[in-house]
Amino acid sequence: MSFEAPTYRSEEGSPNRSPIFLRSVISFRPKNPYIIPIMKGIPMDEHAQQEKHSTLEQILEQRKEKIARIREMGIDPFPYAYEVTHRSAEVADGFESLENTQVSVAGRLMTIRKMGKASFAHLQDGAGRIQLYLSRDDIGETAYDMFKLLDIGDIAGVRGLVMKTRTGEVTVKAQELTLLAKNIRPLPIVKEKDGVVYDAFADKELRYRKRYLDLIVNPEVKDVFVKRAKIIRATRDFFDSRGYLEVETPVLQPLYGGANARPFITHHNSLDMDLYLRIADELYLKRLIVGGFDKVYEFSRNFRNEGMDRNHNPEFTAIEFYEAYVDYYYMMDLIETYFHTIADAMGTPVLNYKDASIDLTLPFDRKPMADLFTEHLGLDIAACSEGDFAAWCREHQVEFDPKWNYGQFLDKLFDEFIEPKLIRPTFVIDYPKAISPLAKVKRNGDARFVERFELFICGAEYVNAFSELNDPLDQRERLEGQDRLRVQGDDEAQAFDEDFIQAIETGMPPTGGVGIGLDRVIMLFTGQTSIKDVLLFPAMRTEKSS
RNA sequence: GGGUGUGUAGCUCAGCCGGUAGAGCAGCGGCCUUUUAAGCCGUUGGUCGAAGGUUCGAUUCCUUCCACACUCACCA
Repeated sequence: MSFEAPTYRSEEGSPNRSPIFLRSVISFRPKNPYIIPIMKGIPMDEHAQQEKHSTLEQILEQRKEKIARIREMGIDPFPYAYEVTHRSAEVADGFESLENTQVSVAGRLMTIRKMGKASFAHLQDGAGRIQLYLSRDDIGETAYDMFKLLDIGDIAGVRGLVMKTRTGEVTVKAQELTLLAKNIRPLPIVKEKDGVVYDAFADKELRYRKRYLDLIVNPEVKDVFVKRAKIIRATRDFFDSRGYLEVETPVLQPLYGGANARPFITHHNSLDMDLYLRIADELYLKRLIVGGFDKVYEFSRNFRNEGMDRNHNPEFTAIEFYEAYVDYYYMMDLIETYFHTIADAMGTPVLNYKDASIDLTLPFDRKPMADLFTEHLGLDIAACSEGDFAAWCREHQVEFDPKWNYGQFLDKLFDEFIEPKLIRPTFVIDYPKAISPLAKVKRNGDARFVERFELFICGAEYVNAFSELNDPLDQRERLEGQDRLRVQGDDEAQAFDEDFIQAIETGMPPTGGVGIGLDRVIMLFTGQTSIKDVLLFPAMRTEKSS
């Protein structure tokens, strides 16, 4: 079953607690330093002259000038490699054993404090920051003269002795300074004292558009993506260790299916045919189950041409996995284990998310959808008709569309009144058949329901799973039904995929299938409330060149 | 799509009831060999998001547009 992006219902508009989000918004567009102005029809020299008036252009010119001056000193401002022996954190953490020994570190200059013939600076590398002490007497006059030309943002390497300053900060006392790459475009200058951040680079638009600056200047951003990588690694280990085969199926599909969503459409020139970017990989993974791979999974980048908000990005990552000979009960156990495993890998058995405390070590609740309706709305859905739902809506002054069928009523009411209340991890089981065209009918029960579960945490959906439908006659009928809806104008109904039906007709074993919204899981484990903050390059409108 | 808000120097922000703009940081020029939001002296830099309108005069008021954020809806 493919994952369908959920909707958060919880409170709060305040995005993040981190200090970098404190300041308000500023504009940058007309003079954005990271966009090279395009001035058609103006010769370069004239162009440069024109732009001399802007500070930014001045800075760019000054720094280009510095590059020239450094070259005149016989120094290559862009050398090819540098031998690094230690990362910043290793020097700081290993001071006891490293004191007075020689190390070489490399990174970006983030602070510079010049005091005449000696200076301090901070170098930032992938592991953190380390202070440098550079004196003319230690590194020589030429190197020191070059140092005076360096700017915040330059990449440099330093070889020197580990020491502590009199304020106790571990510092590399430079014996040798090597410029590794000259910066010409100024960085946002962020300062910090006693944990208070000054002049934070907090404009969300700029941060998303210029993620490289965000990463340089706001180190906590990096942590989120390190955690993201960890979760992906742990997920892959989880499936690999259980004998699942990682597969890759088409992103460009002649028909889109496996979920209800509008697709992106593209065109293949030599085939002269339209193709769709996948909205799910479900139908292909099932073909592989038919083909005899008993356990498969895929990290599937899906594309849905729909609204964007802090829970939806047009492209997002789902993990789908399918296992032959198991049902949705088995998959519920597996999902519970999955969350325990990730929590374990992240060292966070208890999560604090959106003002809720989520203990992932406890068993997850399992509640039939029907029970939740009884509990929250006092509705006995087994006995309800469309008319009964309509009456209930009228009575409770809830807007509804009289054309809704049984399943749609259940879906909408669930969404509105029940989902937001599912804070503790809860498997909601047994969904209406009408909204689950790929799931098997509930065994020994009401034929209007299917064996499907979704996992909710903090009022949001994380997982969607079925006992997969493998009766080809039933499957054909249901997809035909979807296709009729589509033809009638429901542009999110699933298209009819004859080859998929033929695959099912070939014989698919009983199969359990699951889709997990990976971005959601990452949000949960990193405490982020916007999907943009777990995507390195979230979708943004392109900037109009003025 | 609706609502609210924001957009002023490279960055972070002031700018009252209309009189064409300021600060800190960064930059530039000096001084300074254990500083750390280094400090001190001097200094460059702005089509006030865009276009219209009102006005003698608009960063300021009005309209439209653009971008973003938040939010509601739709969509899952």
